Amino acid sequence: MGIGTKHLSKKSREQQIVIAADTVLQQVGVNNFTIDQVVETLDIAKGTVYKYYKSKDELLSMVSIKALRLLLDYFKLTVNGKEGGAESIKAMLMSCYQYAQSYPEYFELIVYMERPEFHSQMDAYASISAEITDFVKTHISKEQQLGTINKELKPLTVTYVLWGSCMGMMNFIESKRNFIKNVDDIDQRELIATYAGLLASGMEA
Amino acid sequence: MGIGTKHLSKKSREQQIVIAADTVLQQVGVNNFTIDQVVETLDIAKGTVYKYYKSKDELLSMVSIKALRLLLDYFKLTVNGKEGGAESIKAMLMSCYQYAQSYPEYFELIVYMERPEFHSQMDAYASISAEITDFVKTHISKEQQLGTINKELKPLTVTYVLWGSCMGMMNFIESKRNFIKNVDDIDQRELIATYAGLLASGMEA
Amino acid sequence: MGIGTKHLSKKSREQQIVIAADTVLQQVGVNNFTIDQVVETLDIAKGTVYKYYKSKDELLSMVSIKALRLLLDYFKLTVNGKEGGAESIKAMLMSCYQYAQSYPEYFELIVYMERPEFHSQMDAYASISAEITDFVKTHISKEQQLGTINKELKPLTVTYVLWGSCMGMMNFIESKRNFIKNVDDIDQRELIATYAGLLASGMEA
Amino acid sequence: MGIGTKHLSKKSREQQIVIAADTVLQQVGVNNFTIDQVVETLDIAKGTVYKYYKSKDELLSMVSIKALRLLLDYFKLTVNGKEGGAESIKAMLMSCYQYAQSYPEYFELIVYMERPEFHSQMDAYASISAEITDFVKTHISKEQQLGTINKELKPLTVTYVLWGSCMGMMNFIESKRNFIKNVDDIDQRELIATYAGLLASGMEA
DNA sequence: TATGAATGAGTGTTCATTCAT
DNA sequence: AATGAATGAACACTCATTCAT
Repeated sequence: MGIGTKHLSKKSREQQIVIAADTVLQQVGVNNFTIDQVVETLDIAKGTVYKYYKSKDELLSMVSIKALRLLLDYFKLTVNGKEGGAESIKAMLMSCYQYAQSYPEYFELIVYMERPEFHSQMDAYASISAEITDFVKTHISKEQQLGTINKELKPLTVTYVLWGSCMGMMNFIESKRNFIKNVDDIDQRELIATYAGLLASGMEA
Repeated sequence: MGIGTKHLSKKSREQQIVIAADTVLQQVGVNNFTIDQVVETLDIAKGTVYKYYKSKDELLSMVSIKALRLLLDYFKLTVNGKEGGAESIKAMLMSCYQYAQSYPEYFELIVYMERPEFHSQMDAYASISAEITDFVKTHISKEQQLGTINKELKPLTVTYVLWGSCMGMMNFIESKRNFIKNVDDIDQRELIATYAGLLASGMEA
Repeated sequence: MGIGTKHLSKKSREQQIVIAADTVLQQVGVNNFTIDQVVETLDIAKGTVYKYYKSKDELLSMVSIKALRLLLDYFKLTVNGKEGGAESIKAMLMSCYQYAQSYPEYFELIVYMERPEFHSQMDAYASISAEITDFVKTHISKEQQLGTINKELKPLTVTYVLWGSCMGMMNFIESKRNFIKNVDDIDQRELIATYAGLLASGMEA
Repeated sequence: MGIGTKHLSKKSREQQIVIAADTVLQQVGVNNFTIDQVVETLDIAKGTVYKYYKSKDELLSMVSIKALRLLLDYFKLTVNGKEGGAESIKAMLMSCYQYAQSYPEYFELIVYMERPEFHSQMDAYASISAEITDFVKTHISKEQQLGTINKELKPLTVTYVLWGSCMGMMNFIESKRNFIKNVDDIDQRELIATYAGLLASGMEA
């Protein structure tokens, strides 16, 4: 038993567990993530984890908040202070690619959280997810008012389109590493750039 | 042991097993699919299945061939005899949505087969997968020659963009059934139509 | 579920499992040993066994520690307080025979543990194994200093010779029970005595 | 189905199967040997193998005849035309080591055949085994008459001692590759030479 | 609040042997 | 004599979750 780790404040304990879960995630990925590893990392009892988080998935959803927050930062950095227009849409999609490359485990986690089989409520995840949605939606609205994006498009709809298709593209790139041999003819970056370009130009006013 | 099912011809048995696997798939989905269920469905010995298919995943890959072939049919039906242009691209994407709605378990299976973790060769899957890729690629080339699609786009690249992003959109729609409550504000059909429209118009010459 | 067996202390449980494994071993032998039998014997959950021992082989290695420790005791009893010389070497080899007769399952287990296919670390086994090696080596050195054993022989080398050849002899005796019918012409005891005598006299100073 | 392989004479078929079994053995070793592989190698039906050999082990015992015959050749080559005496005993043991190094799969097979668990009769194996026994026994008798080997030793007993202990030594060398780290301090050849030397000198008149 | 031992259903895979044709 | 499809028992190992202390 670790020294000095007993009886932390509720909040400290929560954070401690999430940080440990994050550590484990980075080491083994979502698909090999186990509560046992978290417990071993912290040297606390398994029951303690379940005191704070109802299930493994709820704990993972807490980690995914960090992941999504980081992604939101990527989006903000991409959009702020830059010229807007459809070009900014393309830039956001590219930054999503960059994110997936830099934090593959986080990306994998997000994919995991987005799976239909995910029955639980996962309010926390939903909340930050909504924040991202809002950010993108707002950005689109703004651009529409500036006249750079087609005003007939519903911002929320477009946001979902961007999110869904982008996740799919990232996933495709990952999986094709093993499957299609001649995928190398096409540079990953070129692929994602083409994707982003098509979507962006399709949105132009 | 069922009567009259012994000593089928090799081909019959192969088909029988794949059909049973398909049946099981429709009932429980990929993620709960087990060889035991297939065996129980047919009332044959487990070893028999492994005589014909080396592993669970190889068997699933045989089922996925049916799934992909069906999807290819959807694409062909959509494209043939219709006016072409970017409009035909949109139609293909919409037909993909239709497919995912009609055969959710098949769609789920395809997603499963596309996972990076899928190490095995799965030649059969790769083959039909390539067939679909070819079909789409050829269609795009044709349209480019007709002047309806931007000639600067590489057909293969675009094909991958369509496939990856489309899979992502289907996935998104599926997952949002459980997650975001207010996704209902947006009609699924509207969402996919917007996605397809954006991409298609982005590809116009 | 057995009553009163829940929540033993960690050490108790460990011992309990090893004892049960030992029991199973005595009943069916190494080659038919299964975790399921251990679990059934104790009426505990399978997972419990795997909480304490990473694998079937690790559990077996714990049992083999008992087996080897017992063998070491045989050696010690044989050597201590007796006249030394090459005669003591012969006595050790004979005691090894006695051991194999008295604990055939243990002997079989040791053979199992010595197999090249045994990849895992099995530190525990290696440790007690080394202890035996040391004991014999030390005994040989001592006798060499007393001038009863040929000083040109390397103690460690001789130890390995004794171990390897002795294991072979035990094995031979076991196997010939089934194979060569007329082995009975030769008394087992005579056989092992001859073996031990030859080796011992070969080692004399 | 291979062409021209149907309806061979009984003897030809028997030989053909044993040769195929030998081939498989060399490729995968006893522990991974399966009837399926033999059948695949020959492209004949499984049932055919069982027509000629009652069990997998009986087939293996036929292969082991080749293995033992080869070993007997090694012994004969070692003994014939050389100076005799205890020295020839040492030479035989060394040639056994050489054999195990040159034909590890054969050696492994012999070990397999010698296991106590081997219930079947395996007459064929017993027969060639007896031939080797006889050869060694005769050699020992001869040397005893020449006065180089202690006449009080029973030739058959000594033969068994040589066989059993030698098998054990070979086995030991194999297994220690993985287990005892410092076994490298001792050269394999030195180990076996020491063993052979001890036994041989113990037998001297 | 924290513990942590215990649970136990779940599953993919192997292969020697049989027997109806 | 040859076939070869079918058998089916066997087994190691996982891990999210619970609950008595």
